[in-house]
Amino acid sequence: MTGKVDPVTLTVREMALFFSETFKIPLEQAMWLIQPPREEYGDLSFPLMRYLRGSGYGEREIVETLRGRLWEKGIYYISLSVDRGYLNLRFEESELSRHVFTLVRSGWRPETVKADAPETIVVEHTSANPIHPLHIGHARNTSIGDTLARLFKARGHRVNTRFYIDDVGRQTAIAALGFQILGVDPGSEAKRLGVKPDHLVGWVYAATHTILDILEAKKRLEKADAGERERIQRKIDSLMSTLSRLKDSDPGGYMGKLLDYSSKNDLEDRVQEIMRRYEKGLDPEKSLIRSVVAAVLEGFRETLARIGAEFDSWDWESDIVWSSRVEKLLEKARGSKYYVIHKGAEALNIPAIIEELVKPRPELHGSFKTPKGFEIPPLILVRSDGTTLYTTRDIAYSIYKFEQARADRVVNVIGADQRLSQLQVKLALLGLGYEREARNMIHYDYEIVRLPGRSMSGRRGEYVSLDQLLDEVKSRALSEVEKRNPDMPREWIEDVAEKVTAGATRFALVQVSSKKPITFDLERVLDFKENSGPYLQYTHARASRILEKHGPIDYGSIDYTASYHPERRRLLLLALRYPLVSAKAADDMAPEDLVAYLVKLADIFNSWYPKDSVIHDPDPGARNYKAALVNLVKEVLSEGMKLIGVPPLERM
RNA sequence: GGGCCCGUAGCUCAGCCAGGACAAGAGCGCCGGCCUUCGGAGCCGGAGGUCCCGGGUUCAAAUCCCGGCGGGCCCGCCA
Repeated sequence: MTGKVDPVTLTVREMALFFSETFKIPLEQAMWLIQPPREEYGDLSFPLMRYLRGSGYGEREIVETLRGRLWEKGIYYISLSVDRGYLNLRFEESELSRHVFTLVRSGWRPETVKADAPETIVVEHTSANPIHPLHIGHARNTSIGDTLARLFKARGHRVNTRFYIDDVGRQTAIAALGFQILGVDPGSEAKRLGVKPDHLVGWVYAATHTILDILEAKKRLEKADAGERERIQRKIDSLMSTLSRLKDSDPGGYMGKLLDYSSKNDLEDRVQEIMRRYEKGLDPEKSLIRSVVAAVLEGFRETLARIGAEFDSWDWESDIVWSSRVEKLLEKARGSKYYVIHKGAEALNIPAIIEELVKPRPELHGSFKTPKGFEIPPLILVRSDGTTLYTTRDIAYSIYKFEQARADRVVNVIGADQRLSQLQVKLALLGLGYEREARNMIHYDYEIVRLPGRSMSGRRGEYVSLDQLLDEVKSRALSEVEKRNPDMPREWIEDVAEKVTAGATRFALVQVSSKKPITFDLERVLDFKENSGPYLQYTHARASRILEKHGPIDYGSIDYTASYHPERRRLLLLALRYPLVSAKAADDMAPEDLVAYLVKLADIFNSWYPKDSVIHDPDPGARNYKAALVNLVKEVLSEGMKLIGVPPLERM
């Protein structure tokens, strides 16, 4: 139900407007300064002392004017006071809850406050290389990206989620070569063998890549001097052991054929040729690579569905190239004053762009955080052999995203290791006259996910796939659900366990600030205690069951004096913060803030409910009040959980 | 060598952007209680801290500035 605003949100908004006008501070700043203080001081507070001095107003004057403004808006059930420089506001709980539950009765539901100026926002995320299965690092990207998209939507923005399929370049060419040697179609072969297509491709890619690296190393060994020989030999030994490990996991008896071919042909030449011909869109390379990548994407979709992520658009990098968008971009670059020849290759003069376009304009410094004292080298656009580079194609793709979606903002969820190259793309856009795009392209960076004790490598086939991980989480979930629901049908248990799995995984990956590297600890994800997705689900299920046992809520018979109870009051006030908390999480692009809030709400609910029975309360007025409160909490939990991708459950 | 990010309880982290009621907050783990009352994936209580170090700004610093130290990442005609 839109158009109706709960009294707490209304109050905060009015206060913010008032302080913003009175102290001449931006409305946004006034909003975030209004914070819930420690409970004994009240429900909302504002640090007056910072602004009072020099404003010409007195404390009393401020308090009385604000009180008048709130009364005008129908917020008369408050008390205001000033204590040690803070202005504190406290709601009178019976009137507050009467207004809230009257709203509920007329159809109001807790939801994120809508943005005053809705935007169209593209969220590009995951965009994993389509040559091996998704792993845990991608899952962090997906969890963050999908949650941002949901937060933006809830905030009232138009959202377009996109997956960039990185099919141009060396990696897909290597995987394609492998399948060409084997003479099988990845999709049908996967079906025949009964393996997931992305896993099949992952193996062929790793095997082909490793063989390629061994051949390359052997070539270098021949030319190497004595000092280098030992190092190269060690490298070869390590590659050989990788190869033998791959042989052990050979899904279709392929290794012999790959080795045989590689002894008779020059693999490197073949890879180069595939790359060149694919970039021109020539068959059979075109259909070969497309069939490999399509098979992987099929596997991706299946995995992504398990954690609740879907995409509006799938963009093939090759389409960007073939559609001549890259060519047009290069034309533009050649006509630019920042076009230079660097070491014999076509390039953009990034240092000059910084010097001339960024430095003189302080308003751009925030959006283009150029490292001080650090020289960013010119950006090479075209290789000497005429093929384009990833970054060049990414510039063209960035423009495409803005145009195609008519986007106001583009948020790219990409690892922190790509900060510099993302900055280069932005600066290139700026230099080529795409200032609006450059300013509104945001690199949402997140740190890597490490596995305890080892590193991941797609080229060597060393990774824990997301599928394996989800299966492990699910087997724990199954036993937990089964233990508690021995009489439920198998199908139901499966379904609930799958949702617990999704909830546990997404929660674990989104609760920590994206700036912190995570060392992935399976035990932590399998721990369904407090501070976990299942904890929220469990709390939601508990609330559902209480309401189920209570039966329909009779709002008409509520006795509002039942609100005079410290713990019920605390729960009510906390639940009513949801609309603004989730709005701020969206604006700050900080899913972890919403997570922290939901856990806090669950904590407060869990500590209240065993002490203050709902269904056993003999007084119908109080009983219905408490049921309405439980229902409010349940709806807030449900809304918030959906935004972070933790499926709410009625029973588990 | 330079740049960016991180450094808060044994462990994992929140608070820092927007300094103020912080004598610093969670979870895990640890210690001790609670299964005859709505779901124990829970509840109640306890121990546990030089907020990396040193300066500075301020009436006020975990928070801002400067300088160190430690860890990660990045500095490609790879993607």
